[in-house]
Amino acid sequence: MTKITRFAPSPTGNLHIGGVRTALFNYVYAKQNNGKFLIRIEDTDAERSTREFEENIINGLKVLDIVSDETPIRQSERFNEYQEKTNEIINSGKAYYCECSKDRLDEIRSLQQQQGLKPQYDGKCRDLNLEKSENTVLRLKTPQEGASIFNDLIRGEVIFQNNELDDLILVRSDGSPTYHLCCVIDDRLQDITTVIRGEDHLSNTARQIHIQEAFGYPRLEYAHLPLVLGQNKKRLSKRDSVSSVHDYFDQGYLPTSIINMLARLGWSGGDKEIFSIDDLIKDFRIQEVQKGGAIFEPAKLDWINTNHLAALNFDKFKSKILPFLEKFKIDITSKNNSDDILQAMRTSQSTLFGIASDLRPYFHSIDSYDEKAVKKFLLNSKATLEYVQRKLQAIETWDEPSIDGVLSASQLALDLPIPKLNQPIRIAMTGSTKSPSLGLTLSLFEKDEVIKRISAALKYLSENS
RNA sequence: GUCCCGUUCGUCUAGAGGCCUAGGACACCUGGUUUUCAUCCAGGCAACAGGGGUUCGACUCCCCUACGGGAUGCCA
Repeated sequence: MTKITRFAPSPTGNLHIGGVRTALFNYVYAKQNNGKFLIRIEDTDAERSTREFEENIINGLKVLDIVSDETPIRQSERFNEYQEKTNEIINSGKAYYCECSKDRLDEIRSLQQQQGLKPQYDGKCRDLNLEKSENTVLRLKTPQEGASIFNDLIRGEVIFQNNELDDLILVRSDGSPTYHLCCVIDDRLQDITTVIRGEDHLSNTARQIHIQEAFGYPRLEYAHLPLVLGQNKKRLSKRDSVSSVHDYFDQGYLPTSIINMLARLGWSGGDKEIFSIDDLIKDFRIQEVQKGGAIFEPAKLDWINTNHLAALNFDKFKSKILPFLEKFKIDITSKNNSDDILQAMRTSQSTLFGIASDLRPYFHSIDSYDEKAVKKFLLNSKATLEYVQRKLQAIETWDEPSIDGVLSASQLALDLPIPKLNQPIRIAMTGSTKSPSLGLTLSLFEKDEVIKRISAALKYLSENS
């Protein structure tokens, strides 16, 4: 059967990791069933919704290749539809106007809580047949007996006693429709078959079923995803340091890595750890997702990103790292062996940002040396640097084998442990003790540049010892 | 408080009554490769929340407790 799913964010914050996962599972489920994936902007909260957030969300998903099969609709632009449906439900007698003030509502709630009861509207206006006025809200006449039962693809049968749910508000006193109303109407109007959303909506499902029944709409298929938790075991929220997926993009995580990580969070298809969205469409089963919340661990993302980065062919890698090089003002056209440098350095770190950062010494002059490295290796290495500089200077064919030859000959001649010889040179060239093998590292520079940097290190030594 | 949902190594998970001496992955630790770093390879540490049942047998089924999360809005 063809499935139609939707991702229905409210644009009251940036697209965060949890939202991406919901969107992803909706997308994958639709694609597995020859269906459609839709994005619907639930911006009925005029106070908090912004176009900036809306763009952040849609663009973020686009980068991840999660694209709506139809132009996303905005609930704030569909008030006519809701109005029409609202009239329908009023005429059917399944909703009523309520004039209770917020103060009274607050009062009964705290009273109920004191008595150990579930706080809920007491139905004072339910049978008063009030007319609409400035201060009235429209409430649904929720069945007071019986239970609402639905089958959740992940959890199985879920039961809510109807007396646990109060008469929820469908239309606010300012005339605007609420989330629950719009959601049910749009799901119907868009022929949604399957609702995949966060666990925080579990009790909303019972409420929405009541609205569906008031309208005579058919039941939908539901799957409530466990929440993505932060290190504190609480759900990831906007308060967490890294909340927007865009932050992950900026740090140089590949979109494919983020998808991989999120899918693996709460689901596993055997022992396979590294996979693409196409693999997911092939292997993912919504029924297999874990029921408990999952803590998101950044270290695993690093490892996944390392793998996805390694799987890129060179041209692809190059195009991916380009924007990050720009951040460090690295111009790869400034050198004719840029590709060799990139190739040598592409595994240096687990993110594109990190790699780009490590690339700096190969394109810019060094402005400082790593302090620890200086103390451990550079100090007292004057004679070594001078000797090797002289030997390197004498090389006629500047390539890796010749350089390696000079380095090992020097090591023999000076009778030094290898690090004592190599590290000072490495520091002179890159500012730190980390780089590819020294012969390769040196061959990535022009001979003159190597001589110059060793001179600079010697100058530094004479000034600092 | 009340209702709902959940609970296997630090983390993500495998496990659908005997295949479990509980498997894999990340992280961590130890070696090896690499002249450093990263990569790679080998090995190691480490979990069924607790208590009752049911059963010849329970990580797997049932109940209770504990703990965690969610909901309880004229937010979505």
